[in-house]
Amino acid sequence: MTMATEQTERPGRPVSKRREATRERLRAAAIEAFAERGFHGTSVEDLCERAGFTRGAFYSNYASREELVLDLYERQGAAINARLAEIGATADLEPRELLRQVMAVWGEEEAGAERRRAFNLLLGEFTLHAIRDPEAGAAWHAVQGRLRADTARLLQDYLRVRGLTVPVSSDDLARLLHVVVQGSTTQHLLDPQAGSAESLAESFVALLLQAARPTSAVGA
Amino acid sequence: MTMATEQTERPGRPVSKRREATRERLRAAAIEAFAERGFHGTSVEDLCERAGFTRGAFYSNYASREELVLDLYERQGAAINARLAEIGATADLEPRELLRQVMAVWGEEEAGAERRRAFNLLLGEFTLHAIRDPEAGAAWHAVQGRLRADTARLLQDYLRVRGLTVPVSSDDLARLLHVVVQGSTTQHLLDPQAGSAESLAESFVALLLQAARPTSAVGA
DNA sequence: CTGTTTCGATACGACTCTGTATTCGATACA
DNA sequence: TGTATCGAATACAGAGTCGTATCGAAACAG
Repeated sequence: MTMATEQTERPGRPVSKRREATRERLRAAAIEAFAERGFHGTSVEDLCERAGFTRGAFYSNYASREELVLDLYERQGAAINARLAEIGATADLEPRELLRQVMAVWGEEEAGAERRRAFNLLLGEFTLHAIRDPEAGAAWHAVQGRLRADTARLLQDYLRVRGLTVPVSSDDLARLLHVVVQGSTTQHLLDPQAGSAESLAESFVALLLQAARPTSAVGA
Repeated sequence: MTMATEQTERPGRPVSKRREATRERLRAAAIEAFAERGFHGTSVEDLCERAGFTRGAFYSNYASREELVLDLYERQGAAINARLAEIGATADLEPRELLRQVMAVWGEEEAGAERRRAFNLLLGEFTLHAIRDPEAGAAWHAVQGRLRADTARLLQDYLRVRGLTVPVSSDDLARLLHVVVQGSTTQHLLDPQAGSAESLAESFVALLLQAARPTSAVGA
C-alpha cells in the first residue's frame, strides 16, 4: 500500500543507460529548481528547460511531478543515511569533531555555501510537503526514523564509553540534535551576520556537555 | 528603502471600515490557503473563493499576492511579539510554566491541534520565503530580531534572579530556545505518535536546568 | 431625496501550464 | 547493412491564471 513509487517502470526492463542519464539530469535540475522556487513554484516546463530537455522527455520518465518528488525523497534520504552510517563506522571522535561531521551530513559543507543553502531549502520543502501530504509523510517518516535511530545509537555508545549520563532519553537526544543542527543552519541562512551555522550548534553541545554527569550516580 | 509595503494605500485616506473588513477576510483566507498549499500553490482565485470574493476585490486591495504576503508577515510578527511581551510582563514563572507560555506563543495551543498545524505550516512558508526573497528576508529578520531580543532579556533576568549561570550567551540561548520550540512542533507534526510537541521541548529545558550552575563561581 | 464616491463584480484578452498522441532520429542488433 | 526498437522532440487541445478596464450597486454627503 505504501510501495507506490515509480509506477512508470515496467519491472521487466532494466532501465537503459541513456534513460538513467536523462533521469539524473532531470533530478539534478529539479533539486536546483525546487530549492529556488519550491515544489509548487516550479513548473515541469521550468525544470525541463534547466535540464536541457523538453516536456516530452519528462513525461516519458515520470508520470507526474509528484512522482519525481518522491523519487528525490528516497534518494536524498538514502544519501543522508549512508553518510551518517560512515560516521558511525569512524566513530570515537571528540564532541566538536563529531558535531562537525553531523553538520556536514546536514549541510554538505565542503561543497560551499551555495550548496548548503540549496540543500537546506530543499529540506524545508520536503518537511512542509511531508506535513501536508500523507504519502510523502510516510516516506519521510521512514527516512527520518532510520536516521534518528542511527544517531541515537551513536550518541548512546558515545556516552556509555565515556561513562556519562544525561537526563534525557537517547531518542529525544537524537531528535534534539537534529532539530538544533537543522535549525542552526536555517538561522544562519536567515541571518548570516550572526555567526557561523556551527556556532549555535556548538552552544548546544556545550550545554549538553555541561549537563552530562558521571554515570556512577545510578540511583534515581 | 525598506518601507515599501502597502503601496496600494494612498496615505491621505484613512481606509474605510468596509475595506478593512474585506482585507481581514482576505487575510484569514490567505492564512488558511497558504498553510494548506503554500504560497506558490495558492492562486489568487483560490484565495478569493475561500474568502467569498472575486478577484476584483483582491486587486482592489492588494497590488499582488506578494504584497499580501508581506502584509501577513508584519501582522503575524506583531502578534507574536505582542504575546511575548505579555509573558514578559507576567514573568517570574517556574521553568515549565514559562516554557508552556512560550510554546503557546509559537503554537497557539489553546485553539486546538488544527490551528497549531496551520500556524506551523505558515511559519515554515515564511521561513523559506524569507531565505529566498531579500525583501521578505529583511522583514522577517526585523520581526525575529525583536522577538529574540525580548526572549534573551527574559531568559537573562530569569537566570539572574535565580542566581544561575549557563555556559552560553543569552542571545544564543534565545536562538536555541526558538529553534527547539519550533523544531519540536514540527517534529510532532511529522510524527504525532512520538509524544507531544511539548515533551521534546521539555527535554531541552531539563538539559538546560541541569547545565545551570550557581553564579557564585564567577572566576574563570 | 439626490448626486457623488467608493468598492467589489463582471467581462475580456493574453499567456502559461498540463498531459497526450504522434513523429522522427539514434542506437542496438541480426 | 538493413531493420526493429527505444526515447526524446513536436504538435495540439484543454484548462487555469493573470491583470486590467469597465460596470453597477451600496454607502454617504449635502
